[in-house]
This record gives sequence, structure tokens and C-alpha cells, in this order.
Amino acid sequence: MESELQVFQDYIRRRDLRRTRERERILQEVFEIHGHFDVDGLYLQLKQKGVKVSKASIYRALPLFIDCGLVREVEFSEGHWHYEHIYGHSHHNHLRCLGCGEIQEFENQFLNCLEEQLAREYGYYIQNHHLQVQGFCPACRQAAGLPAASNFLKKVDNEQ
Amino acid sequence: MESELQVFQDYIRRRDLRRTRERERILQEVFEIHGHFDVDGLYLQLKQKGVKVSKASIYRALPLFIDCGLVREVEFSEGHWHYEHIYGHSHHNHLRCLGCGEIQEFENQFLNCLEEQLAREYGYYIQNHHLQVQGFCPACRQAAGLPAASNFLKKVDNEQ
DNA sequence: GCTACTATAGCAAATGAATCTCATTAAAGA
DNA sequence: TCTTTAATGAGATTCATTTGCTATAGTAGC
Repeated sequence: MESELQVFQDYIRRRDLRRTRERERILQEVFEIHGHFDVDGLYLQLKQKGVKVSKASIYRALPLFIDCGLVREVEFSEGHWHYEHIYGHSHHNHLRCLGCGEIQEFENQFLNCLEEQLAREYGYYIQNHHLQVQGFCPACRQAAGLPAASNFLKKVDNEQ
Repeated sequence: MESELQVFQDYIRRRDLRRTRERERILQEVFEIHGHFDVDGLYLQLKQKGVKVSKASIYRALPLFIDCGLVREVEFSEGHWHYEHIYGHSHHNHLRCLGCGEIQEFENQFLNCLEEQLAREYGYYIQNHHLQVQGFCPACRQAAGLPAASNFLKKVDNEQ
């Protein structure tokens, strides 16, 4: 498989953009981060390593990484976007605790079938999906006195 | 089924808050909107009808509506949140066209099973989920010269 | 290498959604 | 009605993100 750098360089060539140290250094850093990141964290991490890049450059580079499929927006929370690199990773979804904010990642092959089903049913060409499930992790669930199950059954009862 | 107003009033009582004309007027307006809305649109719509409510009040009211299950955040796009009322509606998910921005709503009962599965597997108490599938609608797909299928198979081939 | 062309970086200023401040208003219970 | 205090409205503030401008540096042609 090509490296993320090659993917990016191909994209740059295709789009008639220019290769710059800054963009490639930002990309390298993004791929050194294990897990989610936000612009501020990325900026500080580069700063700590003595890399001089402005935030504006990060803001301008991220849409390019997203456009060529190397990065994606994970979620908007705390007033700003969180991202992750995706190249070479299998697609995963997020289970988020409303209590402590912990994020569990999970995979589910059904969602790929769902994509196919939607493609057939609506005639869409499906590109990707975002699934975020929210609830309470075991610790927060107990602290809040909630039962172990989801509120699925309750919901069905209430439905109209 | 109770009306949304009753649900809200029960919530207000339970939380020891106060009933106000503004909050109930905003709620009424939210339930008159068919489909998605954002704060600005809601504000202008009220203004056009001659209802004097400040944006601050809207921003303060929405978290209450969300907390009592009447409204939910649909998606963050164009730099701000979009909402929809949900009370009395079955839960639906969104299929969004990356070309024209059209949003198709769809339901899928499997997602409820998925919630149960996650509850068992991770010990979470599941509260809700957000699923957004992105792709190209038939018209935009043809305009872009894309095939009819999803990129599911392609993805599997590329995986690592 | 040198030159011309122009995309990009960096900085600072602007933008805009969301939040906060505070004086004023108005629920709700006594 | 009176008292208490939560809620409103208007404007100021915050802060993530975008933009304008100038200097810099890729890139292609010579």
C-alpha cells in the first residue's frame, strides 16, 4: 500500500497544488497521533517539537487531507472539531459516554451492508458514514443509578 | 400521547424551572417547522410573525428541549448546529448528498438491535445514536460520472 | 542556475456562533 | 398583594475559524 505521503503527493499533483514543507510536516504529525486530535492539540504538539507552523496553515491543510481521504472529522464537541487519520485503518464507529466523555471505538460489518442496502434503495453512491452512539459507560451508569440495558424497549413503548 | 407542551411542562415542573411565554412560544414554533432548522432560521421565523424573542432565549431554550427529549441536534454543518423536533416521530437517520446537500431520511430497525448488542458488549446504557451516511444522490452521481454502487467493495480491497 | 509566475505561509484582523453580564421583568408561592 | 428569584433582552465577550495582505518559496521554462 502507498504511504499516506504518497497519497497526498498524488493528490497535490492531480489538483495542481504545490508541495510544501509545512503541509507535509503537518501530515506527518497527524499520522504520528494515535487517536483523535483537534487543531489546537496538533498545533501545540508541533510547537513542542520546535516545528514552526501557523494555525492558519493547519486550518488550510486539514480540508486537503480530508479531501484526499487521509483524515476525517470525527465529531464536533466542546465548540470545535475533532479529527482522526483514517488511511490504512478499518472504518470504526464511536460509542461515547455522556458522563465522562470516554470514547469507545467499535466496528460492525453490518453497517457496510446497510450502505449497500441504501445504495440499492435510494440510488445513492455511498461514500462513508458517521455513527455515534451515546450513552453511559459502566462506571457512570452505576453512578447515575441507571439499569444495564439500553432504553430501546422504553422507546418502542412510547412510540406514538 | 401527551402533547409536546405537556411533556415540556412536566419537565419544567420536575426540574423546578418556570413556565414562560417565551419558552413555550419557541417550542410551539419548533413544532411548526417541518424538517430541520437552525437558531438563525428559527429566530427570523419568529421575528417575521411579530414574536419578540431574543436569540439568547432561543440558545437557552434549546438545551432544555433537548434534555426533555423533544428536540435533537441533527448535524453540525455550515459552521453551526441544525436541529429537529423528534417527539412523536419514530427515530430516523440521514442520508446526505455531498453534491446538492439534499437530505433523505430513512429508518432501520437494525440500529435498535445494534444498540442492544453494544449495551451487552460494553456494559453501556445506550441513550441514542446519530447516523449520517454521505454520498451522492442519483442526479449528482450521474453528473459526477460515478457508478451506481457504494464504494464498499473498493474499501474492503484497499483495507490495509 | 536564473527568472517569472503565482500558490502558499504567516500574521493580524475579521467573522460569526455561542455564551455571558447585568439591569429589568415577571413567574410562583406566601 | 408582596416577596423572592429565575428568566429575559440587549449588548458585550469569547473563541474557533476564516480571510486579507504581503513576503516567501515552489515550479516551470529558459
